[in-house]
Amino acid sequence: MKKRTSLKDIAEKLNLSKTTVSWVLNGQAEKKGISKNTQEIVLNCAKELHYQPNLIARSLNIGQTKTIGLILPSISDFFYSSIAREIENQANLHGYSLMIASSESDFNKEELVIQMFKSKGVDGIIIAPTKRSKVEIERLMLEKFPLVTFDRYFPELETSYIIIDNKESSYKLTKHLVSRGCKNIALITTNSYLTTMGERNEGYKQALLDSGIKFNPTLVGNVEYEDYETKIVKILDNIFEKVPDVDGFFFTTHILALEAFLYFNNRGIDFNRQFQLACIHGVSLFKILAPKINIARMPVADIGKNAIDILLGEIREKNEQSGEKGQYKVVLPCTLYLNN
Amino acid sequence: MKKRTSLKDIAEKLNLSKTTVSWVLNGQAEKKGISKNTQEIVLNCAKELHYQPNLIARSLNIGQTKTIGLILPSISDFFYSSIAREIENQANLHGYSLMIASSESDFNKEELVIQMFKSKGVDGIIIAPTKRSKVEIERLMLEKFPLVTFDRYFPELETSYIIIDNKESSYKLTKHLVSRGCKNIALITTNSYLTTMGERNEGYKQALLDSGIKFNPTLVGNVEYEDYETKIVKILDNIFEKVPDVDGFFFTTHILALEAFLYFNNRGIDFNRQFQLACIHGVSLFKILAPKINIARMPVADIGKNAIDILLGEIREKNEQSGEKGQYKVVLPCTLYLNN
DNA sequence: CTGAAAGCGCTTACAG
DNA sequence: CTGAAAGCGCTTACAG
Repeated sequence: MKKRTSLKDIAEKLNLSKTTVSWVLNGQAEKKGISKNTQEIVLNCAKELHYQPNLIARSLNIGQTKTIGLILPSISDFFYSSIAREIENQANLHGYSLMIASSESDFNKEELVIQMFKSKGVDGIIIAPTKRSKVEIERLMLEKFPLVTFDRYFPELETSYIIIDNKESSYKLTKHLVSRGCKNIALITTNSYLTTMGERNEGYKQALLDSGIKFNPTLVGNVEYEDYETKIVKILDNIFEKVPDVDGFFFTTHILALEAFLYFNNRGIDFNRQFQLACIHGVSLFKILAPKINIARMPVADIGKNAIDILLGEIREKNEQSGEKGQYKVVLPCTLYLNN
Repeated sequence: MKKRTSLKDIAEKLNLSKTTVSWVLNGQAEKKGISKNTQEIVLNCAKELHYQPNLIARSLNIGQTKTIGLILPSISDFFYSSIAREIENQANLHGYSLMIASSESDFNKEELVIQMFKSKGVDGIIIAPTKRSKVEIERLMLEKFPLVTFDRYFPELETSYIIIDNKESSYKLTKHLVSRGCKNIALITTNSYLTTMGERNEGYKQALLDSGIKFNPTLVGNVEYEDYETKIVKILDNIFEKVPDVDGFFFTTHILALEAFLYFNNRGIDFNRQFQLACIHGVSLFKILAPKINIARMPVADIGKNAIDILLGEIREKNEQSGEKGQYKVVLPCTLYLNN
């Protein structure tokens, strides 16, 4: 097995020092005043031997890996994989690679992943955190480790974060359903302990309040994350039983909407005709499944771009050891698509 | 800024050598006969100082990163993100983390990613390759770099790979459409230069041949990858114009099917009633969109598990420098879901 | 039962 | 214009 060619190999072959070779290969040749001739020789030799630097060694030396860690609840969720894509693109533009891990909304796994990423030397972490993972997150804060959360955040912690205007979008969607004549709007939501979801629920309530409609707890279906496919069935059954004249549905995630559509379909319910619908975020298939659904579309590209920009900013700050670490809070607006 | 605690810190604090501390912390204490007492002291101190090993340093030393690189055409494609999820889970079980990159089906980007992953020291690469990326792949082969391709493969190269029974599944699906009475089955496919797709196309042709139906090139719609949303419209328009009595559609990917459904929908075509449908792979929404579509479901979990098992096998082989590198070829069957 | 020392492949202050 | 040498934080043969 032929070993990879190293700086040393090139240096020995050329009777130069590793220093010189390193400088040339890192574009410091001019600054260090290496002769044109030497530069050329080194470059040629490197190409010839197909030199690829060992970035591990460099990382150990400079304390940076040019890698960032991305932690998502689940990479196979369409929203998160879209975000991942944006973040990857943006990271690439700045010369960074991505380590990805799914927390499966399990805070034990999340803590393990954070530790692993740190051990493996990522320069920063972007995370859509699970509720309880505060221990490791707080430690990251203490260490001033570059970190940005998105989609979710901890009001009590001073991490940078990027979220959407949850309450406002929910408010507007609900208001719109009311304006379309709805009196009994069901709220289908999940993980209400997340501030993100709490805010969406509040928007719904506030809209009802402002419209003079009494909030009816029976119309709230809180679908727990695990095994939601079966849970939502019971929840919807219950709503139809207790409030037969339900006339609208507000879904706080597209996953819930899709699952509900399956339910309606199985029950033979012509949901597009019978109900006004609204949802936070949407997928292109809604055009077929529910052409008249009202959507607050999340700014996926913006979320990704902001996440990287802020994280790289924090990394820069840290390297310049400017002492204080800033906190960047970004609230991005959703784009509303309202029908009629 | 407090520096992370290192082996040296612990050693100095305890008046022990780095050697001893390292052995204890790596579970080699018994083998090396470290006294129980020393073990305890070290472990406690490590916990107290919240020691987290610098895996970069270890990697540089042992030449392994316990990280594998995953290269996908696009992480936001549901099929690939599902695979990514399986691979991540399997990798985690074996103590590996994942670096992920999207090639965007661009072989230049793919080559860059491969080089980057190698430079960053991944122990092996799992890739769904783009047609032309053979240069770097061949180099990986030459270097006996642990590598497995999935979904696609290169017949001329001796890489390990995992594919599905493309021809057979396509054959059976097409045959089924024929048995349901179809005479004019359109084939909607993409990237036909990929062996994967070539095989699917062949299965279709073979089924027609065996059924005594003449192959009609006009019924073949080859949707190129870039900008497929608009291209498929033209292609479908063309088919309807030239072969108005088209009575069946075989889609070689679920993406194409979904896009076609959008088209049908926009044109007001009641496709579920008018046509027999078949598709390689499916998504749960098909239950609503096209309840009677015939599916050959890809074994996502199996693909992921096999990919990791084979890759880890190759990594092991390489470390044991057993000289020869085996080639593992796995062809997994799809599960057919046929209606009526 | 424990330690001194070399080495993994780079970078970089220092010296000339 | 170029080089010798230390160091990043680990692991591990070797020695005792």
